[in-house]
Amino acid sequence: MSPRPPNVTIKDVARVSGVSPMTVSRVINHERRVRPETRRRVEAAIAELGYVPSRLARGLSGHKTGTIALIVPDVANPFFTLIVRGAEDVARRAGYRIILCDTRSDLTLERDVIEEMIAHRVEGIAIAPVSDRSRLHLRRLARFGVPFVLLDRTVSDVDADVVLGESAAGAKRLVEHLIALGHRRIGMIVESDDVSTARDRRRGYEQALEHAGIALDTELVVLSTVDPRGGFAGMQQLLKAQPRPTAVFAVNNLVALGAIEAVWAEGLEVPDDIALVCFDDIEYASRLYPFLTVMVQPAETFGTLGTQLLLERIRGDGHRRSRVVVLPAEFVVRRSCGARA
Amino acid sequence: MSPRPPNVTIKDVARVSGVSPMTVSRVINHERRVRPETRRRVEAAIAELGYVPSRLARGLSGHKTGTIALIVPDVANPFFTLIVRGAEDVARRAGYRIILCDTRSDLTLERDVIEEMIAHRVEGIAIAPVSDRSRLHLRRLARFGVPFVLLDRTVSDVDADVVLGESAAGAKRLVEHLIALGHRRIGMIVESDDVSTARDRRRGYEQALEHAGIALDTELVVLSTVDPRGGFAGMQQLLKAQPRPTAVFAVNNLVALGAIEAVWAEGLEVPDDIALVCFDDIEYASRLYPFLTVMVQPAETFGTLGTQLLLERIRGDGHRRSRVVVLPAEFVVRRSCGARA
DNA sequence: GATCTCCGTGGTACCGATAACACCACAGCG
DNA sequence: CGCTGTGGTGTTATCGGTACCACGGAGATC
Repeated sequence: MSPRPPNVTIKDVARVSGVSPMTVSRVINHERRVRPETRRRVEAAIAELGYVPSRLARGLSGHKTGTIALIVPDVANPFFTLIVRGAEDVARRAGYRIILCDTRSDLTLERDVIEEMIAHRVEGIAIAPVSDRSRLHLRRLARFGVPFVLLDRTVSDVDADVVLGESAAGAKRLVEHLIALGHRRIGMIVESDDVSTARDRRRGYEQALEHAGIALDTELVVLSTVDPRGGFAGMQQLLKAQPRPTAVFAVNNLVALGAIEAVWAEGLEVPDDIALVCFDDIEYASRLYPFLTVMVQPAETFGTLGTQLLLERIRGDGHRRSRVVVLPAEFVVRRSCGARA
Repeated sequence: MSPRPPNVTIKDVARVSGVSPMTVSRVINHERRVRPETRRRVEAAIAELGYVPSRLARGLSGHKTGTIALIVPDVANPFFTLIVRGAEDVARRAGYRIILCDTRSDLTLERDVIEEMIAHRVEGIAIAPVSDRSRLHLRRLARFGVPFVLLDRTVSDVDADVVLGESAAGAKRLVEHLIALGHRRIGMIVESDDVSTARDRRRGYEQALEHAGIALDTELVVLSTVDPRGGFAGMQQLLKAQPRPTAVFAVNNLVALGAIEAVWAEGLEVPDDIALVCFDDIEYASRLYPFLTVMVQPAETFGTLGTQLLLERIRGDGHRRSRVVVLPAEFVVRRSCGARA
């Protein structure tokens, strides 16, 4: 009933069980070299005192904190949410805990949290970086010898394991589909080129147009932030183009959502007036209402696989060349593209 | 370019700047009692060496780790996802970091992660507990003097700050709405009674029926897990009841999703054959397709407010009586209930 | 002029564990 | 019988900081 029980330490356990702290340490670390009888006495003392070894202290002396950081631009984006779940799961099974950081796509915030994670002495970092400009922070990690993996996005001139989706090929596929449906004026809503996925998807878009002999109209490529608000503004802008595009490729699901709202706000309809395709499914929405034609990425796998790669690095399979894993995306035709499916 | 730069410590900084470690400590903690000139020298050395103080060491001596744990049953449930985002935000602004744990609604896992969090010496825990049977773990926290707050769910006989929704009143409201639409046979899909929200919502359901003079038919209350799969099975069972219910109240959005799929699987329609209402919105789904009639809870606020309460406790505004905060829910009528809106 | 006070700084112990080494007892071996 | 090996245990130093106390000197107070 004491309000703040003074922490019971390894020494207390040692005293009660009549051995040295070192022996207690051996017991809690499951080392062999302990007489069964001694082990029993120590375990009894541990139970009696309710002793829980401090990871802090262990971390200090052993340089193993048992924590890794997971840094994402927006937890509430369903794509990243699933990454979080996958990463947490793999980390836990491996005896690691996750420190979660949401950068809100803010480069400054990202710099700060990375600094914080260095201070926390996390053993590694899995990060979906804000953009190529994350390069500086990541370099800093390298200097500190903190292993890290990149999720979903590469960063130019940064050497690390990375788990990617098929951005270019996927985008090409989506746009080819629109072209096959007869569209010629196809817009794209995309974020700034210093995000690798944006860059790659844009490239896929351009390739598809080129292969079809459609001239690129820069008026039809608009930049936005990667959220419904950005999608809304982006679509508003596209709708002003002359002549209006008949189809639009949104860089991801949240952008698509905003884009649809903008279409509605003009009194128009998807797909009748504007066909729409995008990356990333919204699982719970699609179950209820299978509407968006999308490239579905295996989001959770980005998290599980990325974390596995990270753990390997941490375990010191160290200086191998860095790996690039590309996860296949699945093309799912639904109604938003206007196909008769 | 050294692969693992030997950690630079406070002593290195001290040596380079020609002062004692203690003085360096004062500088990094922004204590007043340092001559400006000295401070500058130390800061120069810090910059030159790229020194980042170890939170581990600080935690060990100062008993402040700067971390709090956030424990939820399922990160990918949009309700909890938003809680996570809210908590992370408030924690970060207060200089704390979040260790995220997903218990998958597994009591044993919950026990383990709580034990882990004690070992990590987190300064506090915000937890959406699995059920009343979480009581034992929580008691253990209390014994260790680790402050904690409960999110979304109370636990009987556990004393702590808690942030709740209007489960009973909200449920009553939803069911009254169904009754007002003329329904008399109203089913409910709910999880086990040892989860406080389930208990409360069930109570609200029963009250609404009673006030309307409708006899409770226990055949119409089915238990399930809180996910689409459970909702699917639950609805399947309800559809077998004789006579079939004409309306169903699902305990939350994920259950509702599964329930709808079960209705479709029978070749029936929502709301024509079965009207449906539930708790918790799915933001991204509702924007695209406003279908579910729900009680919308301010999910993110559960996280922000809960974390604020926790931080207050940590700061030692300690022995005040524990607080119960009830967050209002908003009733949103859409199509799934069959109202002409 | 003596005492008090506060400033700026250093010395030492300690937070709670582990690594590295030392030590003792006893077994096996030539 | 002396030597090596190894099982079981303790000692000491250390991980990287901070709390606490001490100390010299400048200015204030009486």
